[in-house]
Amino acid sequence: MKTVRDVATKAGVSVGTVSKVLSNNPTVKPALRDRVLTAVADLGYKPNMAARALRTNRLNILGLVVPDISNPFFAQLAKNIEAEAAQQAHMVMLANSDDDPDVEARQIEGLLAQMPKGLIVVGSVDQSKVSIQTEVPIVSVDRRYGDYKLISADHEAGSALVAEHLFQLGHRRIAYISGPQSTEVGRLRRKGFCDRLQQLALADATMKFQIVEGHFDYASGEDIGRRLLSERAELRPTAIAAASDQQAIGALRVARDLGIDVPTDLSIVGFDDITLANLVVPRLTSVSQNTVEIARMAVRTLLSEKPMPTEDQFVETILCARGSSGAVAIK
Amino acid sequence: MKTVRDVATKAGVSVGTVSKVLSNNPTVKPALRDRVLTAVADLGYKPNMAARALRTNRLNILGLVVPDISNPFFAQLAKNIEAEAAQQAHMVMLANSDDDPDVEARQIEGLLAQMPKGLIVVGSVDQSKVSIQTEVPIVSVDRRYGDYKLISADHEAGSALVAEHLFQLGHRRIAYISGPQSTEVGRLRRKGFCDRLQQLALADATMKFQIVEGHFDYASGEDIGRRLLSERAELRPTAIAAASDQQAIGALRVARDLGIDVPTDLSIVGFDDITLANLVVPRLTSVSQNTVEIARMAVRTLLSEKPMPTEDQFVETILCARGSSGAVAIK
DNA sequence: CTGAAAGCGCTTACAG
DNA sequence: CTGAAAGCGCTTACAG
Repeated sequence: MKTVRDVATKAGVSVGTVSKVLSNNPTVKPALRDRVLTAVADLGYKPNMAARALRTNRLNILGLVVPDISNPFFAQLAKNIEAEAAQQAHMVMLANSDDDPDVEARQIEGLLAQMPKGLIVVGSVDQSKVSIQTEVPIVSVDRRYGDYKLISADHEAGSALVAEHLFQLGHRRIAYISGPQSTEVGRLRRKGFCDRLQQLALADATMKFQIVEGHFDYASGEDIGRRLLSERAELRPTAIAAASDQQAIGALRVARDLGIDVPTDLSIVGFDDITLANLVVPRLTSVSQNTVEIARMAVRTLLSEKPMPTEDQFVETILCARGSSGAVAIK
Repeated sequence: MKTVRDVATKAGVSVGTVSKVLSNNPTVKPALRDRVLTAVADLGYKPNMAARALRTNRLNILGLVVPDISNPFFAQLAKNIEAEAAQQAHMVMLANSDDDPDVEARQIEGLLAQMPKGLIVVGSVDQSKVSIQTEVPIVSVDRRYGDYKLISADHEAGSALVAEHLFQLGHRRIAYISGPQSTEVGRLRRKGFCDRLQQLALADATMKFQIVEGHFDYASGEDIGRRLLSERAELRPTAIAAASDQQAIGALRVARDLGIDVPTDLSIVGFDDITLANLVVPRLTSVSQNTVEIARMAVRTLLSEKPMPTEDQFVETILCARGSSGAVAIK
């Protein structure tokens, strides 16, 4: 392995000068600079990151902790974070917390020991407790970790988009399948939907609206969907909005089982825009989180010279209208 | 940050002794050892990885390069690799090659600069060229990278299991939708299926077998499935085996469109056991890769003291028989 | 504008 | 069995 010494010898300068050239220190004369750069290229010199880290107390590394990388949403996030970090010449260390706060704490310690420039944490549980103490900058993404500032999709505004979408399609009997109200995401999505719908429907006496709380999974969507759709056609909802795509897809199946045509007799809308949303028949209308933008914000926040933000940051969502939602049937 | 010096002072020993205790060097007397350990605990001392790396030329890090972490299979693999590495007190640096050999080369350089103990590479393209030179041990996983030894599922044996499964269910008119024969995986899966079927059917004059080459995606499965199933019931295949779950699911859809009942009138089998395989109706019979074992092998191979293996290693696959395959209808 | 030197925190022969 | 010392490759005041 080549070192700064080798480069210095070859270029006929001191190691200090080589170091200055490498760090783009402008006090080096162009002539010398070129000589050094040539030597670097000739020798195929690669700086030793460990030595650099030992001096500077920081490696060109970002740590990322997610509950489970095999969850497609977190995988998508990880991919975009890695891409953004790579653009800024940083590598990403990945750790899974397995949804366990203890594992999470250990993983964070392990990451911190590598002296990263910053840490991105998707909280393992709602607002996990934090025991670590560090000056390494940390941001929470998607789910808050401790008291660290959060960067996430604007769940509330996204759900409001769904409410508008359904209202504008003429639906007046609407059901909302919420997520667990013990989770921040579950609460925010529900609030966004309800608030907006209430605003819109204030003057409309024909409006019928019901909420059923569930889990975020397929089974929950099937259960609740079956209950909602077992009523007579004149009474049951003409539209179901769900807090997750899984729930929505569960409801979609039940509708098919019951012979209720989507979207003619029933509109269904999900949230998250998972890959599957685009593969079911009919394709599912859903709200897409802009993971590219979330990732970019997180990386830039950590790598910028500016002080850490003092407020949470929310990224706009996009409503992807597809085949599963349509205008209410005219009677 | 505490250093070995602090620990040494507190324990009343030299830094060398502290270092020896930390590296479990058995030449330290138990009494001293305990004093050092106590001091470590009291001070909350954490070794500086960069300093250690500078001396030993190796960090407790494993590098992982995948084409695309948002591909569920690679995400699963990454998760298991991270878990196994964590067990051995190593962190994982993740990089995406984006299926581009140039990006791949750059990512590998970046990873190597961090002085990892080893590199796990899922090749970006079939047998990508290698320009890098390093003594860091490298293994290919799933798709070969350069000439490095491969650890992967036994695609051939897995496909043979499918052939047996269908034959034993009594199928004698069988179609195989292959993957691109330009890819190693495509070739191996096809070979495994054909060879085994030929063995089984040698004595059976009623056997009718056809192969159609396609891509690994849904569209390909739909296209080819439609062609295969457009014949009269007495002539068309009673079973379709596909080289991927996507193809199989595409065929499943076509069968539903054509009013052909699965599995009564047609059996369909996929490969890979993706999450979706368990979500379609009926659930898809498929071959599951043991990513836990693949991950374990890869990590252990890199971290073991033993010299790198000189042969490729294949991990057994499992046939998951589900609703989409059944005994051939008795006429 | 350039160079010589100190030192980051650790490990490892080596001497005792 | 333990300690003193050298040195890994780099960066950064400091002197010139």
